[in-house]
Amino acid sequence: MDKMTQLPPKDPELDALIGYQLQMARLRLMDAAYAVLAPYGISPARVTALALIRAQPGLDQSALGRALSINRASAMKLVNLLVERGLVERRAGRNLRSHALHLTGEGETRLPEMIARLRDSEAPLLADLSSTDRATLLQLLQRIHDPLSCD
Amino acid sequence: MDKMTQLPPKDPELDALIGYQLQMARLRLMDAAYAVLAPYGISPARVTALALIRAQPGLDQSALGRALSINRASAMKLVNLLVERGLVERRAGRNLRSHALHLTGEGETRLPEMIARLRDSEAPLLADLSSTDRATLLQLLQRIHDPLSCD
DNA sequence: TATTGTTATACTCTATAACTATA
DNA sequence: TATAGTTATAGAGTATAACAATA
Repeated sequence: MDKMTQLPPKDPELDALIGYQLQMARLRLMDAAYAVLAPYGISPARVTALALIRAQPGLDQSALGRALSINRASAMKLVNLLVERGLVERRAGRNLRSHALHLTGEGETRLPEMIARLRDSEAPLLADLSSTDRATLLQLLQRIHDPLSCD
Repeated sequence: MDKMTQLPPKDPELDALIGYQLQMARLRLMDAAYAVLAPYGISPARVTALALIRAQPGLDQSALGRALSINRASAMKLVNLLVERGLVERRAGRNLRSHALHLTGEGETRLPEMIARLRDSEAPLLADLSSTDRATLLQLLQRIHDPLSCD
């Protein structure tokens, strides 16, 4: 029996959808990201949360949730996990019903390492792109998710 | 008490990661995609599966799974759902242990509608991009997930 | 031996809904 | 009234492991 090598199917209409290309590119990058973060036992999305907390120390859980496009209950679970890992702490907030989120010393130490690893993990996948291409890609993506930032 | 309007936090290191920008742009596009597909009771990923089956009729479940980067068991559940919806059918395959996947008549009718809706859903988010920008974005994304396609 | 389909089970992430406390 | 946190529960999507049938 001849094996009839099956190339992955391709559909021109599908290929023309930004959402599809975005998803496929993301799958590749995510695989690489999970691999380099394995030693930290943390997902790329968790690193995002840490970076947002660092960028705005004292943020409360609901605001973190909004920044990540997840709801309060999901933000709660996320923060619980980061606290368990010793990367984040809940301090007294600006009023009695909200917490102020801060990185712990451990979090401050680990976050730059994690981000460096993520950057490394992207490199092989971007090898074919010139640095101009990469800058263009970053800018175009940013203009989709954050239209205000096109100054 | 003054309300201290909280802008969403931004981290420069995070913003420089392609994976992060990809994820954020994808969130926006996905929200729009789910909204327009609601009448079909189907997710964007399911539309992808339908398009791949249309592109290569007779595909088996394992090959579909590989094209979607999911495993056999997950591909199984996906196909079950598409069959229940009357969009896909399992026909006799090229041997006795594999099925040949095909769109039903209903599937052939609905798929182009769904893709048209997805295309419409992207338009508002891409409004700020010129058609050159969109082509560039498509091409750059394609070069990440499918390096062979840069001809 | 390797591949395909199948089933059962479990994990991750997220959402909804309801409740408490505070603003 | 509206907001922040919390808890319990449920759903979607995926993975692993095991097995049967076929190549």
